[in-house]
Amino acid sequence: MQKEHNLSKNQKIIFDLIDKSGEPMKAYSILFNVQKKGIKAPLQVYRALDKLVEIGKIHKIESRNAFIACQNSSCQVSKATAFSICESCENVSEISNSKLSKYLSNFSDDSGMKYSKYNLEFFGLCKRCKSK
Amino acid sequence: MQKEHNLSKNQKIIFDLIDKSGEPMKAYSILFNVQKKGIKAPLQVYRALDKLVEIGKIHKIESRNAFIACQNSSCQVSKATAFSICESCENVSEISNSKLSKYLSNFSDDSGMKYSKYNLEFFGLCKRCKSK
DNA sequence: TTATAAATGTTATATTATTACATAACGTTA
DNA sequence: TAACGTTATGTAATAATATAACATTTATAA
Repeated sequence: MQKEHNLSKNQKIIFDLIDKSGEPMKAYSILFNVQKKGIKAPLQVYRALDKLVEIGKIHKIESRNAFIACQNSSCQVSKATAFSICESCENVSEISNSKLSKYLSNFSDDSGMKYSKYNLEFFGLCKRCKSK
Repeated sequence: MQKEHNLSKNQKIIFDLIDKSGEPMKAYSILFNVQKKGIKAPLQVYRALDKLVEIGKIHKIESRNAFIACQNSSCQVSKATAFSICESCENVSEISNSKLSKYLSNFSDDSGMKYSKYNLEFFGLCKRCKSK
């Protein structure tokens, strides 16, 4: 069961922008795009991004300092994320593979550490770029 | 077989510092620490870091913007990296688990994408922090 | 030795992210 | 509804991370 989060005004503006773009967006590009809606300062953007990440509506692509809308409807929380990133065209997509997520969520080693979260980024060339 | 890389002067200074510290170091902290050795500008640090990452002597912890020496002697290149990160004390260690690396190196999905590299970061509480 | 690539030095600047402080809106419950 | 705590907002300043551009030097190898 998925908790319904009522997004605040700024959160909604910023989520809609990222969601519509369909690709990773950088914070200052988001800022530029929402200035006409009254969001003027970086902090307003970062606060909304923090909250959206926290509730799992978006994810941060760490290697790119960019944010993408969650493409996985059943993903409440950003606890287990995996992405494929094309190093040529920079296309990013979320991997939802239940075997992979099961494998990683259950992973443990001899360090005695309990893993509660992971983020995985795969790199390579996408179909289109490979065939060039 | 491991290729021997002859590090340049700056690369050696910076690698030695990171290696001795045994923990992730941030670029500007590195800069501060090597100023007495004549390295004065951020770019000098970033160039050495780039090279060291490229040849696999260090890895970047993407979620922390920090760099750690490779703890795995057989790791020539940063193609397949996995780390465990304690969210309380920020201790980071490299996971070298052949099952895991085999699983991820061979991972493929239906996207038609050929993955040549990955980076995985696990988060949780380390033994010490858990018992507090 | 010569030419080519790799590394260095230096200045300036771009990009990403947070601190600090003040105010407003929202949700609960007395 | 009044009072309270929590969450969100607004604004300015600044900190932290990273790169561009250009000149020069050092190492490598043909």
